[in-house]
Order: sequence, then structure tokens, then C-alpha cells
Amino acid sequence: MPKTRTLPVDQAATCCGSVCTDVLSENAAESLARSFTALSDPVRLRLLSCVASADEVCACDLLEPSGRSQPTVSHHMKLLVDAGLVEREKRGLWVWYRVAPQRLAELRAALS
Amino acid sequence: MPKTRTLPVDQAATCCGSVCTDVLSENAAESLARSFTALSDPVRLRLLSCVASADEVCACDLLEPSGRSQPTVSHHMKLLVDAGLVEREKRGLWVWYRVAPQRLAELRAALS
DNA sequence: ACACTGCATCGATATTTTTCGATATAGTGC
DNA sequence: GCACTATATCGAAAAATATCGATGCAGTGT
Repeated sequence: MPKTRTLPVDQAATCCGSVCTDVLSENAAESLARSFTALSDPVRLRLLSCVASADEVCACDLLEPSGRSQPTVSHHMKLLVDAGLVEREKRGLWVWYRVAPQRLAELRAALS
Repeated sequence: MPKTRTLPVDQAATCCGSVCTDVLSENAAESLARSFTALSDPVRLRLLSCVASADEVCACDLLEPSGRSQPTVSHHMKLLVDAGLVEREKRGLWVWYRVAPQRLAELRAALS
């Protein structure tokens, strides 16, 4: 019979290993680093928090709170989407963003 | 009588606001971004995981697993210490590092 | 005092990142 | 098709980052 044990919630969400319990492989470290890079810029963090604090946010409503140009916001949002932290949906001329809670949970787990 | 409610553990560790529940102020975003920048490099993540997986690690034992030169490792460790993720103690000629669990908890909380 | 050792700092280079104006693309309404 | 709108991509400039050899500094032992 295999050994089993109860895991805390966050640890169950682990996908790349945990910084605290494993010595990360090179691949795991690169994967996590890419995601944390998405969180390493204050403009992106504020954009993410705007999206996460609402159900859904239109791209046009992110220009003013970020204080950046439209191409710059578009660039940052692409990085957040590519990192799996935000989901993008185009409806007509507008683009709507929603937070992707699973990847956030994985990153929390990686810090456990 | 003030309103009270029970907070999950991670939320209690919040220091700069949470990405998911607040729209971050510029200051909170900058503070969090600095810490996440420390986690945004694969070499630093592996160094951190080496430190976190043991009680205490000597700087000299970080060169080989990181595959980087001594000045480079010294530079990365300084960034981890400055970010509050690792503590540094000099004993004789050697420098010993320990993980600083509180800042990790704060970052987890910021992603909640 | 001197030689030696472990770590930090300096200086330089290559790479990555942030930013924005200009322009392209895709969708709407006439 | 045509004018208009919201977003994406391009190209370029400026700033930040990663890296390492050379060197400095602090602590040890003789």
C-alpha cells in the first residue's frame, strides 16, 4: 500500500515544484521565473489588480488607471495573458479581460 | 462595536494589499514588484530553493548548484536579501543564508 | 606583519525590458 | 465599398539586468 498524506490546499495546486520544499530543477525554475516576471512590473501589477477586482474589465478602461499609452497597456496585457494570469476575450471591437485564478494559485503554492 | 471577521491565514500576512481584492496603489505596486523581481530570475529561484530546502546554507555551497561565477552568485544573493526573502549572517570567513518565511507569506497573501 | 581564504564591489559588455509614435488589423455602421 | 473605432504590431530609444574577470576587503592562522 503506497504512502499517502493530506496536503494543504495550496500544495495541491503545485505544478512546478515548491521553492521551499524542493531544490528546483532548471526547467521548473525557468517556468516559475517566467510567471514571476509577469508580476515584476508595477504597471502590470496594477493592471492585474484592476482586472482581478472586477468580474471583467474592458481594455479601454485600463488606460487611465495605468497612466500609460494604449500600445504600452496592450503590451503589458499580452504578457499577463501569455503568463496565464489573465484571460482575454474579444467581443466586437472590444477586448475583455478576466483573471485566471488557477495560475495565481499555482504561484502561491510555489511559495509554500 | 466594530465589524470583525475571521481572515484566512495568508490574508492576515498582507502588508501591501492583495492583487485580487484591491486596486493596488502605486506604492503598493512598486513594493510588490520589487519583491517579485527578485523571484523573476531562474538562477535566483534555484538559489532560493537551495536555501529554503535546508536550515542554513553557506555561500560557498551555492556556486556549484547554480552554475554561476562567485561574483554572480554574490550579486543574486544580495538581491534576495534586499528583497527580504533571505537572511544573511557572517560567521568568520563564511556567510550563511536562511530563508525569511515572513516575506514569502506576504507575497502569497498578495496573490490571494 | 604576512600570506591565505571567502565574499563583496567595480567596470565593462551583452541582453532584456519598458515605453511610445506610427502604422496595421479587425470589426461596426452607413 | 467607405469612414470610423478599438486593439495589436512595428521600430526605435532609453533604462534596467545578468554576467564575469579583476580587484578590494575582512577574517584566520602562523
